[in-house]
Amino acid sequence: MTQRRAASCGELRKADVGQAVLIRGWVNATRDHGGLIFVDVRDRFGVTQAVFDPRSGEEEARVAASLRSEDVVAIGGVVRARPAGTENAKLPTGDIEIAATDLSVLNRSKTPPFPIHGDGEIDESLRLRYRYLDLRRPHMQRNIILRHRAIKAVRDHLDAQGFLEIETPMLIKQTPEGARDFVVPSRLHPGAFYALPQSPQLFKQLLMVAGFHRYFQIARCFRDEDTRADRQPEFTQIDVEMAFPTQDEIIHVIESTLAHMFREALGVDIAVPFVRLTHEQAMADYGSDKPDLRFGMKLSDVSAAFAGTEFKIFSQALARGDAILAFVDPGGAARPRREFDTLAATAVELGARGLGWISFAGDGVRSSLPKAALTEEMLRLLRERTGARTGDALYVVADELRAAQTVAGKLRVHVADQRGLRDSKTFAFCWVLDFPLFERDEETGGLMPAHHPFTAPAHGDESLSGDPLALRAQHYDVVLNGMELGSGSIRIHDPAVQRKIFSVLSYSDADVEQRFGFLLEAFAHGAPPHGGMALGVDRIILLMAGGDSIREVIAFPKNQRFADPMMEAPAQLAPEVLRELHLKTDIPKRRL
RNA sequence: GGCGCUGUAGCUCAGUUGGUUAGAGCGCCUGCCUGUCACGCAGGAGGUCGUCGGUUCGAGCCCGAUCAGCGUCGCCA
Repeated sequence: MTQRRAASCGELRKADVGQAVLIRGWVNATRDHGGLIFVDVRDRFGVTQAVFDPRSGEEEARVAASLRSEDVVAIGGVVRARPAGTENAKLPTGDIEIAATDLSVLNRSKTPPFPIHGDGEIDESLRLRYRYLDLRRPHMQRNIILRHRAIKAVRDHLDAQGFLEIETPMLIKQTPEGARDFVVPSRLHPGAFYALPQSPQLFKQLLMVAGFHRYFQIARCFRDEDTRADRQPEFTQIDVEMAFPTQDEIIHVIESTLAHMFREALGVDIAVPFVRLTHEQAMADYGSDKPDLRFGMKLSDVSAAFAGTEFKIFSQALARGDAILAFVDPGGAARPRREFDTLAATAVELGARGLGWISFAGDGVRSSLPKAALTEEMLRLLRERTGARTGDALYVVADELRAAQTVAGKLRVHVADQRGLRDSKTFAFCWVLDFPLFERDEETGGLMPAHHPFTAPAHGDESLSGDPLALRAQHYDVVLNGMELGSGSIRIHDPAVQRKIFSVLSYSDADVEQRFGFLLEAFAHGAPPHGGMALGVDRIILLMAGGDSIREVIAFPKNQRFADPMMEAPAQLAPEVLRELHLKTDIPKRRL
């Protein structure tokens, strides 16, 4: 038997002609010409055509004719150039083929429930049920390989920067605030439960106390909240922490890591440093703390332009101290009136009290505002403030400042979507800095941390005096194309400051001791100043891949109800297992 | 938990105003075919129209309920 080199299905070229090779993979397609039989063999590296000719192997040709999609085969033969005129320019291996002399069928496949080659739309629950087949499809192969490259780039880069990858436990203690936890019952401790980490936050801070100086982890995190297209009950973070950092040092590390990821995984050079915005500026200009900078359409405060307006809604708003904000829809004057009405309805759905629009058409100004309410002077001021030009439309909302910003920000993104300004191949990064330290909890009316309670106050605010809502934090977010990629902060390392934060948040002393006593104790043993960041891997890969659901970049995701339709998780436990765990279930009866 | 959209062949979908035997493309099966590459040609099989109930002489189509999937709001310190 001739010596054969094992080759992948993607590597053979003209230069390999004459070699005896063995390729193994899945049958992508067969073309049976009665005499000649072509078999396309696929593996993750590519597709190679094998040709069976009954004249050089009658039995092999007979078996080849029986091959079906997704059968697993090993084919031996000699690489030869395809006859002139039959090359396939669509395949990297399209200049050659394998003159097959040997064929082993390693495994037969049932007819697949959906086509494997090609990326046609298939019902997602079917894809998840047969995820191992779905993952064979080109789109998913690309995404999973992309993910590998991106994460490898993170490891390489952070390792080169002196970071150590350290694992932290998955079985930890529940912390009552934040998202709901997934819990794990303890057999050895009847009635007690572990919680799965929502993030390695406390452990990475303890690793800084432990003196590891620079830590990272590709960390799995768990949150028992309802899923969205960009959310899963378990997800992956690039978790980073540094001792003795300045905010700029952390920002630099994260920028260089992201740049390395995009270059190594995607071949895209992203510009560093990223644009920096304060939280206040982001809200004022874009109406969002995660602004999409791929397009302009900044918000303008046009309250002054409407001073003394006869338009009641606006005059009353101004009297209340509300803000009137506007942004330009470039070319929007070409819209038919019906579209403005639809936009107004959309704005209300997004939370607006209403939407005013002004269309600066070439043949005159049209508006939803009463004519009498729009003086020439007002129009002049509006155009001056917003930069609206003839041919543009202007959208105006009035509300309490934050509410007006938020709704205008959402509408801005909506209009940009309509205009096709959100190109998935453009990557517009930015930093949002100087977040508030606390926010008002809408439900309880109390204070809650804007980030988490370990975030250090801004320089000058350490005393926590004055209005808590006016305090700034050393908290920074990195944002890409309107999506928050990650959040970070300089942490508190002084136990006294940490206790003060807990007290502002109205945690009782007993509560603090019970929940965070170990952390405060650790801080009392020489905690270095430290800070870091966590980046959402799934979202980053999603944006790299240009998709719209993180399920597309996770090998085995859960569906919207947290279930895995393939292995049918979650599932009930056998009674003896429950007994061993000291558990009794109490399942509410379905209402009829 | 609320709301919206979807559910018809293995897959992707069409199905008119409620009216005879529910269609197409792909896939699958059989046969033919020696240069195809989503090969081609001929033939064939394949349906609980998500489920249950109602209206009607008659329901894939109308009504109600329900289940499932996706999206969205709540939620995500």
